[in-house]
Amino acid sequence: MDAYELITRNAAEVVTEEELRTLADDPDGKRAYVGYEPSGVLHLGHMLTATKLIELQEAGFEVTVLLADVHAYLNDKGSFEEIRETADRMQEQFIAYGLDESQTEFVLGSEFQLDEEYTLDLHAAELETTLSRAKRAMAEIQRGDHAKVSQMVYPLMQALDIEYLDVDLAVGGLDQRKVHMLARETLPELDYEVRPALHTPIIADLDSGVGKMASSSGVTISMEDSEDEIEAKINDAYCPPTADPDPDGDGNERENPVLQLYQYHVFPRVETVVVERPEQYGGNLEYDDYETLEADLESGDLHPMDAKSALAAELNALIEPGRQQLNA
RNA sequence: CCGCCCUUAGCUCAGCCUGGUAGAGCAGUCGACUGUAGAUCGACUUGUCCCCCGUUCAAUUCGGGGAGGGCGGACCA
Repeated sequence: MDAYELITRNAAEVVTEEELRTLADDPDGKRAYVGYEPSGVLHLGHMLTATKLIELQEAGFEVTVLLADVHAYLNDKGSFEEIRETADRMQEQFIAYGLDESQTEFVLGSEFQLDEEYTLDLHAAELETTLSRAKRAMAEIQRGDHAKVSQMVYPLMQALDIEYLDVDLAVGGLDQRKVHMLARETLPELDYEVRPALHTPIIADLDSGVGKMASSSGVTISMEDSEDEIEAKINDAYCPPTADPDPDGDGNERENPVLQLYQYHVFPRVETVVVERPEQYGGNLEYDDYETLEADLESGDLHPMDAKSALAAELNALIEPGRQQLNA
């Protein structure tokens, strides 16, 4: 697998392909970052971008994880004190999940976002941005129906972070794309350089396959879950025997979240998946890549129930180090 | 600063005018059917009715006060 392929593997979107190819030509020492609002316990959403960071490290990138305490504060996630406490725990869990400690720099947003120069740049960015544009950028991120002024500042700070952390690539889930597009427009206004962005897919809601697996509502899987809980959640997941389910009764597009978890969480981290299966149904199966597993589910050679139990085992193995760290 | 509206189940809301401790849809739980889930049937659960004071035999309901949220107006020398 060449560098470009590794870097863009499983990406939902890359902006722009040309800019990323340039980075891939000489990835050593290039810098990438993801920002997270500290939430204490890592869930699959965090782990999806973390997996991408691990792949970037394999490609030679230096990785910065922004523990965005100021952003969390602006998004009404609690007091600074509370937020910083959870940031510490989160950092430990990222390392437990597999981010290489020697190649990863953890930065607290408040370490630089309150500096005078940053603040003046922020005001400059505010001057360049209409309220409706900022609101649009925040639509996927904000909590609550009614946007606060703090939430209008939030995406502008993300734009500045790209400059102030001196990164070559901004990484995030697809829900960050409007913020990154705003950043690409805003940075040049302040005479800063535009950086490319890479977006990971968003895993569908486990129960329905519709929309995104939200941590706030519905079922999510985190390092806090016990093995039994994960088994139960995966077993309850929506899983028709196809990768491309029909829309639901309301015409909403549906995905197969079980396959998505294999594709985006398991196979990037695991060489071979063994599906244990009773002799009655044909005995064990082994998969070296996602495509074969998907094809077997599609053809009926792999029953969803067997796919689920193997998935639960794989997820449990991936989460185990973090779980131990959490219980330490 | 002024005015209006909202606050009831996890969510969206009805009920209040004409007081008797509450209902729908969705969600959820459990069964049946599928070797998973979903779909489809069948059953079931859910509440400090925002807080305080008052009237009353009795207040979610009426009156007063307060808190939180939303919307608008005014001011623009």
